[in-house]
This record gives sequence, C-alpha cells and structure tokens, in this order.
Amino acid sequence: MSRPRLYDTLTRQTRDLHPIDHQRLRFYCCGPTVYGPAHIGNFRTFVAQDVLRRVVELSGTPTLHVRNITDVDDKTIRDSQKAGKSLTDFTRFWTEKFHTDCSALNLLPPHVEPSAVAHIDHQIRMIETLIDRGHAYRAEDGSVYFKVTSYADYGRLSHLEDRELKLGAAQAASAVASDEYGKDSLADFALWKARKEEDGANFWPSPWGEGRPGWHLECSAMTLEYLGETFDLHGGGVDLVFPHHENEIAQSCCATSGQFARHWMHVAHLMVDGGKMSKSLGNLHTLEDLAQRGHSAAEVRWVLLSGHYHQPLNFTFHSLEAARQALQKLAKAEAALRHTAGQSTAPGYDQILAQNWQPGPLSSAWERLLEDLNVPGATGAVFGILNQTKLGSLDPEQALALWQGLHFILAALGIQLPDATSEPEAADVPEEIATLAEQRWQAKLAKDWPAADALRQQIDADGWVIKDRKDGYDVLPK
RNA sequence: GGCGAGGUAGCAAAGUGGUAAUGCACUGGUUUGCAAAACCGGUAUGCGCGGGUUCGAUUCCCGCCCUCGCCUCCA
Repeated sequence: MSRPRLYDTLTRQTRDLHPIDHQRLRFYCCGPTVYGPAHIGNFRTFVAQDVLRRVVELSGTPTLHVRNITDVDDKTIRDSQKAGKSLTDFTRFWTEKFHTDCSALNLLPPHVEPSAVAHIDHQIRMIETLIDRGHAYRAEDGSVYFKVTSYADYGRLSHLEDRELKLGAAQAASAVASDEYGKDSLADFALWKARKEEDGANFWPSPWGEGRPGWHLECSAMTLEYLGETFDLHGGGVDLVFPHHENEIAQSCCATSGQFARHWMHVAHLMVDGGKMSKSLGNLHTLEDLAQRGHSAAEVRWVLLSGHYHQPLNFTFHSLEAARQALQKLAKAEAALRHTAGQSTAPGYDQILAQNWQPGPLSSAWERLLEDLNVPGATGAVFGILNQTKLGSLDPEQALALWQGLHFILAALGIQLPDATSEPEAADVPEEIATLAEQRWQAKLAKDWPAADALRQQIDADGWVIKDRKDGYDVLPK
C-alpha cells in the first residue's frame, strides 16, 4: 500500500511520511492548556491529527503518538487561584473534561500523554545542558533565558529571520519591561521563570532559585523523554509555528545532537462567522454548547473535517445542519449495503486495522487521504461512487466489498454514523399539540382531508411538523 | 512593513493544461389523499480582475484588487 504524503511546514513541500526507524511513526502533538473547556477550534487541530494517525496506521505503519497536557503556565496558575483551587485539582478537572470531549469526538487516545508538571526535573536537566553549552544564561532575578543568537538556524521554521531588526512598535514598548528582567536580547525567551508573588504556592526548586519552567521547554523535554532526539513528526495549530515551535527547535537542537522533528504539520485555524473566534465576541463554541443546541459530536467532527486541514475553515450553524444530512445519507447507504452483504454489526477501528481491511471500490477516496489528508476530496469521492452505484442491484459479494471499503474510509476519518433505523428523537410535545395531532390522524383515517389539512396547518403555525409513517405519525419541532 | 494562506455555483468545498467532484439548499418527475421519506433527474459556457504563454487555461507566467492568519507565550 502506498505511503501517506504530508505537507511539511519546514521545507514547504509535500513529502513522503515514513518512520525513520522503519517500524513506527513517532510523532508529537502540542496538547491543550487545561484552564477551561477546549473549544471547537482547538479540536479542529486534534481531529486533524487524529485523522493523520488513522491514515498512517491504516496504511500499514504503527504509530507512537505523544500529546502533552500543559498544566502549568500563567493562565492555569491565574485561574486556579481565581477558582480557589490548587493547581493540581484545577488542572485535573479540566483535563478530565478534555478527555470526555476527546472521547465524544472519537479521538484515539495518544499512547503517551505527559504532563508538564510531572516533568519539571526533565526540564531542569535540559536547561542545565543549555547553560553548559552556552545557549542559555541566568538573569539577575533567577530566570533563565535562551540566547537566540547562539543558534544560527533560529527562524528557519517560521521564516522570520533577523527578528530583532524587525521588531515593531508593540514589541519596542515592552522592551523596557523585559529589560527589568535582565534579558540580553528582546528575542530571547524564558526557559525558567523566577518565582513571583502572584504564583502563590506554584513554584519548584531549581539550581537558579525557585520558579517554574517556561512554556516552550516542556515540549522539548518530553519529546526527548518519549520520542528521542530525532523523531518523525511534530504538529500543532498554525499559531504555534512562531514562537512556540521555533523555540522548541532551538532548545532541542542545542541541547541534543539530534535533528528534532523531521517533518512539521500545522493545522489552519477554525473561523467563526468569517472571523477569528474569541471569548469577547461570544463565538467561542464548545462541544457542550453545541450539544445543548442538539448537535452531536459526530456532526461537529464532520464539520471540522469538511475543509482541508491546511485551509482556514469557517464554522457556521448551517454547516452543522449540512453535516447532519450528510451523515444521515451515509448511514442509509451503509444500512442498505450491510443488509445486502448479510452483515449485522459495523466493525470498530481496531478490528478494521487488525484484519487489514482495504478500501476496495473506494480506493480513489483512500488515495485522496494519502495525498496530504485531503478529506473533502475523499468524502466527495465516496458520495460520488455511492451515487453512481445502484445499491439495490448489487449482489452480496459486491455489496460486501463496498461496505468494507466504506467502513475503511469511515475508520480513517473517525466518523461514527448515526443509526439510520432509529426513529426521530421523541421530542417533548406539548399536550395541546399532541391532541391536535391525534385529531388530525383520526381525520386522516376518516379520509376527511380538508379537516386533516386544517389541523396540520394549525399545528404548523404553532411551530410543529407532522410526518406520517405507514401506520402512525411523528410530531417534530419545526 | 515582514512572512504565510486564499479568492470556484445561493452556502460550503474538491479538482485539473483539454472544456468543472461532492455535501447542504433549491428545483422537475415517480410515489403519497396532500406532505414527509425514498428513488430517478436538473441547476457554474464559468472558476477575483487585466494581460501573456499555448492548438487549447479555471489550471502555467506577469501585474493588479480583495479576504484571512501569524509577527513572543492563542490549536
């Protein structure tokens, strides 16, 4: 089976993705900062990474997937204090919430999910190495900074070279403030932050005094611990390209003799109503918000996958409706195929992987996924093939091949289909509406069409819709 | 200003040097008392604008307009 190809931010080329050890693709994803519920924009990144993992695994290469939890930084410290909780309790709560959401979205759990707080020793050791090698220095207040000028390749990932010369007005304003902390250069970034009053009880001992690690460092320390000096892929949202990933490269390459990540994947942002989502605009949706509005996690996942991961994607409620219809359409096709193929239950991801299922008749969709995770192209191909196929006229063998192919693609996308045979959810119908509906049904049975239609119009005016079945009817909110 | 991404039907979104997948919406037909569902069809002479290359460009090149993101701790 052919190998997946993936766009690489560093070389700006779509390149083959293959494990350097020829066995297991080892990759690291920057995880969430657990100070509140993750929003669907965060999840766009995690869903894209999940599809990557699935495609790699289904193409025949096992993975080692590491995704960290950032449980110490300005925001977690600030908000835990605001909540009157210890940092540990506070971040544990939000970590569990994150896991609940991940599970709802059908994300495969990473093989390792390290916490920053649990790896402070590793981070301290890395700082010591960096100081020894002349890449870092201690400031007067006990903070430690990375010396950007000591790393010649700094800026290669983000293509921001000579950063110091291009500092804008905003940065110049903060220069005064940073000078107080003894940074040699504006571009230098913190490896260790000296303890401050507002940190409360959240500080750790170090050779440079009490304090806590800088944000960028945790990823460098934990990739080294779990993936080694050189590993296959590193990913995150586009906003992490600079400075986070740039700084990670600098730290890791200076502290080890490895290459760090061989390939970089960055997921474009999710927009809402044409703009960036933000708390202040009130358009920062969480899975829970959307669930309350009646949208399933599967629908959200479909929407998050509806654009190529490399393009910004605009989220709207209309897109959630479209997702529901599309999933329903697939579910019906799946049910028809399953019936003809004589199958009873749909297989799970592990089963498809273990039994080495193949895309079969849907290999064109699979090819799209292999080429830089072209999900929209793949789903389009699936629908196209389904449309061209007369599902009713397939023999069991053909149906089975298509059914298996469909499940292979769905497994790659991590899409769980709704139950096509389920009745619409029993909505909470007001008694008066139920009475009217029953009257209409009786009128219909009596073939009193004018009366039946009049009643339906009345029900419609009250915001409800009647849908008849063979031997009954459903009342649904409009 | 620097760097990056993009402008394709009402909305969304693929794609290709040879005349535009797919989803939603809309719409015609079959079916239904009428609807719904289902099934069979239809809907971009056009791919931001202007040039150029080519037998031929939406796809390549040049210029322009517009949108969005990043530029120190936001996925």
